[in-house]
Amino acid sequence: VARRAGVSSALVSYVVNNGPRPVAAATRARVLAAIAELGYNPSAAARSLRLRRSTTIGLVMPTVDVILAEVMWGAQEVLRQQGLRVVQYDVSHRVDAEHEAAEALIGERAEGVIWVPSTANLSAGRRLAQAGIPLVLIDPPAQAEGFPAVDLDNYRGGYLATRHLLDLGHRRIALLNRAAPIAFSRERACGYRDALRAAGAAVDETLIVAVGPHIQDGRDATMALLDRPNPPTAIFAYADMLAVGALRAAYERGVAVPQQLSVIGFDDIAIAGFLRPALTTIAAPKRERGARAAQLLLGLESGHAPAAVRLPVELVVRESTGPLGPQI
Amino acid sequence: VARRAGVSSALVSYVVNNGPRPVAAATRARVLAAIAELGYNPSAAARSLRLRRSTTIGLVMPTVDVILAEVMWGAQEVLRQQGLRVVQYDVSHRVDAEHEAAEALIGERAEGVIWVPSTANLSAGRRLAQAGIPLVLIDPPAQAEGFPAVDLDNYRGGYLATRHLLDLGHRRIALLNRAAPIAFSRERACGYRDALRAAGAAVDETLIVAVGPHIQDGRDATMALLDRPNPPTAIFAYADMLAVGALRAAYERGVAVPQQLSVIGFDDIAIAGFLRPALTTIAAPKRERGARAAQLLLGLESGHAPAAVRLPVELVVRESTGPLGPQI
DNA sequence: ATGAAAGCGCTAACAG
DNA sequence: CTGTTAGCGCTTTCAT
Repeated sequence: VARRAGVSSALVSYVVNNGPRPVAAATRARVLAAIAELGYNPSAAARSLRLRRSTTIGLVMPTVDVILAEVMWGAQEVLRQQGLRVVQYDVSHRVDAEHEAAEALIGERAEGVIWVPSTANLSAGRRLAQAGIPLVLIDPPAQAEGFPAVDLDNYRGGYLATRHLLDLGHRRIALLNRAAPIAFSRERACGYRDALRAAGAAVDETLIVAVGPHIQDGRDATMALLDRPNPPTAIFAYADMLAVGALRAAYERGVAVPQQLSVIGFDDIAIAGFLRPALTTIAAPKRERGARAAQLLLGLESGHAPAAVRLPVELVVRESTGPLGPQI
Repeated sequence: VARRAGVSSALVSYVVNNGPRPVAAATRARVLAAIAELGYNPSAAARSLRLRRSTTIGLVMPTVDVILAEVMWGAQEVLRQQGLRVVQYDVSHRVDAEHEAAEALIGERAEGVIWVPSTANLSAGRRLAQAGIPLVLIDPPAQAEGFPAVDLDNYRGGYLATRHLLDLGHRRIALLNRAAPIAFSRERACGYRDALRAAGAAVDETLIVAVGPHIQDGRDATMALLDRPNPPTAIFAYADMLAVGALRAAYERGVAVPQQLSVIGFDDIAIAGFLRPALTTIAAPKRERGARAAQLLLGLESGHAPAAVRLPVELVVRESTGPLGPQI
């Protein structure tokens, strides 16, 4: 392209990437001038064809919610800093869309993929691995099958949340648990049970209810719990979105929070804490989760052994100024 | 690649894209078998090198917040359905990052770009246009410079919001207005002023305050307003995030909502309405905004004339069960 | 209905 | 230090 510009040929290449070979200052200047003149911009396609690599990283996630947007932001930042191109795939919780994304990324000769699986079905991940594409999971299902992964200390989160409620004097503590067989919800449930046992409280399995991921699911499940003859006095929801739904249900039923019902969530939605100071939560790093996944991926490429990263969580009891009535 | 698989050569090409030339059923079957056997997956790079086009669409946005994530989701869905690859660029409100994204997209030979400008600086857009890449703006600055764009009927939104507050009997209505010279905030302010004038109310320019986009900015600005000797009785915030901040300020100052202070926002954050039934808002289509931008872009490529799309907005008064005290 | 071959823009190996 | 050249995997003429 810019060859006819100056007088030279492919040492344009050496100029644009400060090539593996030095270029004489005079020639370099001529090339640079030509580039500026023609508004030249190297073709990423040709480059990746030649190099057999693409500088593309795939980000595959089940949906874009408040949490995941943060997580992915953390990953993007690290990746872009390395000059990598980031392509997002929102697969809308559909396994077939995961496969489409995988094929696209293989065709792309992606350098790596960060994947938040939406189900326990890892077949798309296996396909990627078999195509030789490094893969890092975030929040993996129970059997991660040896894939490197980043997740949270969910057991501890469940334990801390439940113990906090026990410390407040609660004994009938309901658990809103994710229906899907995702490892994190199982682990959170284990922490919940162990905390109860450690306090000498009975584990009432009827207080563990499986719910979907939406705010409305949290509301509906809480409504049903409150309508029971012997309702719980506290609720531990596996996600903050559900905790918000629970608050809404309390509001609709005229149940005072936290006097009649304590609610605790997981993974801190910023706006919820802002609106509802009483909403205690288990806080977990979000941007860092993405960033660590990205770093793990970069580490893999430089030949490191596959590893797992488990990030710590923390109980956050928000300041609650004055008593909170049934109003929201 | 798969040539040696069957016996043929480049009619693999004709098979994979139902090529411009017909292929005999028998040969086709052999090729398909070979493809399956070798797990072949065509190289996107080679394809776009040859075709001199890339099936890549860029999505450039200042940040990923709740609103924008929805807008972009709408765009992605339309684009992916067309078999286009979508690359997101979060430029973190930095103009230089916009330029980086533009250069990357030019190198990519992107088929088109959907761009949410973060400032009134359209230079990165001009660079794209000059490189022959079709461009659609979302929420453009005042002078859109002839770029096709999708935005909202902001004037009407501002008018409706203000009239609603006037109808409730308010006369001292503050406006939290975006500091940056974005067209939408200016238009909303116009609607605000006109509604006041139409109702015969005075426009008090001291009640119009410039604020940043964050929840904390809304809180701080509202705090300052409430601390004035003659505080407003109502607040119209140019974004729902700020309205949430305003609610928080009311809570901290012990001001009852809506008895002592009415708050109205813009562009409906789902979770806010869920938590805070009293929060009235001007609702605007989000996914549709993205989808329309994508459609506009696709229309451009098939030679349509550049156009502007203006989407309608709507006043949403949420059911507010019972009186709301100062508590949140 | 199919093969052969050229060439997209780039980089790496090979001369000068 | 600089110029030439081959070839990445695909699509597309041109020739069979």
